[in-house]
Amino acid sequence: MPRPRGRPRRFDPEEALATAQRLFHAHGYDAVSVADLTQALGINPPSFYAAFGSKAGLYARILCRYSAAEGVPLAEILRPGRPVAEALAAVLEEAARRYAADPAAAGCLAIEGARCNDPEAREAARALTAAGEDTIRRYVAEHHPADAERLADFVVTLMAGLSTMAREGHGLDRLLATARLAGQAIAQALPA
Amino acid sequence: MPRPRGRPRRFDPEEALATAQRLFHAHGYDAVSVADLTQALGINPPSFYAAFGSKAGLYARILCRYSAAEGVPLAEILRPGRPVAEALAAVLEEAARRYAADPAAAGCLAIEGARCNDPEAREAARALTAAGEDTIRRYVAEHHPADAERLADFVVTLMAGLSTMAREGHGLDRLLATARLAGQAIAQALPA
DNA sequence: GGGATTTTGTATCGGTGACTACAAATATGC
DNA sequence: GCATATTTGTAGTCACCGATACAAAATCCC
Repeated sequence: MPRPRGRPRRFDPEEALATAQRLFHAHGYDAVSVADLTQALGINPPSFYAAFGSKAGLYARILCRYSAAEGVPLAEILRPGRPVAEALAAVLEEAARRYAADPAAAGCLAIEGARCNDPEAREAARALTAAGEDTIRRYVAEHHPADAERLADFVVTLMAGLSTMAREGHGLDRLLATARLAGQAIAQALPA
Repeated sequence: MPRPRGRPRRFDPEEALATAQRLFHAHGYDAVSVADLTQALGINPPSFYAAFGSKAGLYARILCRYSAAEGVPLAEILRPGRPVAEALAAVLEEAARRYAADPAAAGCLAIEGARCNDPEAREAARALTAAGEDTIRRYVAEHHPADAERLADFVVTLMAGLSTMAREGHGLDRLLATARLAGQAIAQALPA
C-alpha cells in the first residue's frame, strides 16, 4: 500500500481512536469537549475534523471499536446449547468484571453514552445497547419464549445498574456479589 | 405575616420550584438551561438569581422537595419489625411504581442527577442517594449484619437500573416484573 | 522542476452557557 | 411627600461550545 498523495499525517488515527475512547469512557461524552480531544491528541481542530468528521461521528466509530474489543461479548457467552440460566448469569458476571476492570474507565461506554445530551451520539449508543438487548431476548426465547421479555429486562436492568455502580466507584467484589445474587434469581425463575 | 418592604414579587417561588422540578426531572439537570427555566417561569434572569441564587442552588432545594414528596419513602417502608426480605422487596416495587408513574418525568430525580456534569449539583444528588443507601444498609444490618452490604448493594443497583429503564421508556409492567424477580432473589438469599 | 493533492497551523466563526450591572418601577415606614 | 427597601426589565458580561476559512507546508506523480 503506497503512501497516499498529499502531505503526510502527523498522528496515527488508530492511536487517536484509542486515546479518544479513553477520554469518553473516563468522563462521558458530554464532558469531553473537542478542545479536550485535540489537546490530548496533540493536533489542531482542522486535523480533527478532517479525520473524524465530527465529535459525534468519532464517537460512533469508537462505539464500534468498543463493542468489538471491550464490551461484554454476548455472542460468545450466549452460545446455543448452554443452559439459559447459566449463560445469563455468566453475562452478568462478565459485565461486573468488565465494568470494574479499569477504574479510570468504569461502567459500560454504550450504556452511559445512551443518556448523553447530543442526539446523534445518544442514538448511536442506544442502537448498540438495543442490539445487545435483542440478542439476549432472542437467546432466551429459543428455549423459554414466555419468559424472554421478563428475563431479558431483568438482565439489562442489572447491567445498567452495574454500570452505574461501577461509575460510583464500586469495586469488582461488590459488583460481582450483586451479579451472583441476580444469577441465583435467574436460576430460581427458570425451572431447569 | 405582613407583606415585606419593597416591590412585590410577580411570581410564586413555590410554584416556580414545582415547575423547575418538572423540567429537571423531564430533561435532566444538564439539559435544562437557565434560559429554559426563566422562560418556563415567565421571569427574567435577575429575578431567577435573586430568588434562587444559582442553578445548582435551585436544584439542591428541589432535591429536598423531591425526597420529601415523590422519592421512595424509605423511612415508611423500612419500618422496624417488618420482615427484612419483605421490606426490601417493597422498596423495589415502590421504586418501580414511582419511576414509571409519570412518563414525562421518568426515573429517579436524584439517581439521574448524580451523574450530571455540574460538580455542585452532582454532589447534592449524590448526598441524597448516599443517604438512602445508608438507610437501607443500616436497616438490613439490624437483623442480618453479615449480609447488609451485599443486600444493600443489590437493592441500590436495581434501583439505579430501574431508573435507567424507566428513562428508556419502559412502562410500569416491565419495571414491576423486574422488581418482583429481584424481590424473590432477596427472599431466597435471606433465610427467614 | 512543476502541478496536483492532502494536511497543517492560525485565527477565527456564530451560538449558547451561566450569570450580572444598572436603573426604572413598586411597594412600605414615617 | 419622602426616604428606604426590594424586585423588575433591559441589556449586557465573559467563557466555552462545536465547527471552519484560509493559506502555508509537505508530499506524490510526471
